[in-house]
Amino acid sequence: MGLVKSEIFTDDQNQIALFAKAFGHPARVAILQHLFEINTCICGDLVNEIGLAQPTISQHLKELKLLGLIKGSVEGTSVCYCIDKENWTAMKTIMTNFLNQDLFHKTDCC
Amino acid sequence: MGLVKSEIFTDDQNQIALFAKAFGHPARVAILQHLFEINTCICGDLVNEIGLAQPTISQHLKELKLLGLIKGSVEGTSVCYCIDKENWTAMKTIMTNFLNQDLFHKTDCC
DNA sequence: ACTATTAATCGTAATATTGCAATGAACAAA
DNA sequence: TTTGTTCATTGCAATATTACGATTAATAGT
Repeated sequence: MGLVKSEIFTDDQNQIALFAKAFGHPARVAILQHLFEINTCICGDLVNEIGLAQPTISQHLKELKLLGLIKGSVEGTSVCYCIDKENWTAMKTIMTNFLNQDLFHKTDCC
Repeated sequence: MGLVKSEIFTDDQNQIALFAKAFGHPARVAILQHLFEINTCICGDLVNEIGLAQPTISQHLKELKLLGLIKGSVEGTSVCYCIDKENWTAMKTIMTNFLNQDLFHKTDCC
């Protein structure tokens, strides 16, 4: 085991879980916050900003990139990473819908 | 390793990551959605609703309870689990702030 | 060409998570 | 008190995640 049974859940549920998992590590939260703060960014910046080794940061960036939340373009010897605004907005719609479930609801039962 | 270095991150970053991790599994997403759908709920319901074994569901419920997102009260032989609306709202504030970072921002760099 | 710089990849150790069978605890009904 | 029901806990196997040293790849500057 240790293997998530994705087959038994809906696409919506799996997608929410995938995005949430990306935010489920403080390093990735910090990376995204930093990318929002300064518009342009390179990996080296992040290694200094956050206290993790360069391969570790690189790995976290890879995951965020795979999900489409950030994009990176090579600039000489460094890489410019930044938020993919369009995909971020799409993700926000999905996550916000999930978080706002309580609005369509009445009272507590217990 | 395999151990998150929480010390090097802010409380805010760690808290966001903790909530996100809870939503980072489709079973927990499904459980929360189901609890919202029907106001009252017992664990047995969830075992039928979701296709996982009873101990597995129980474990996921425990995590959600530990975070304060749900609460459970014993009712005879069954347990009534439901959303903790107050804590859900508090969590929503934190997560929504994180998701809305893009609103305080201008243009793409790349 | 040589060197320095920057970031990705590989390999690996440590820890965490997921899932379930087996068992236990609490209570209701007979 | 015995039996059945419901959920929690324990223990364990399989897999995933995190972190980093070592190395590689790519390019810039000399």
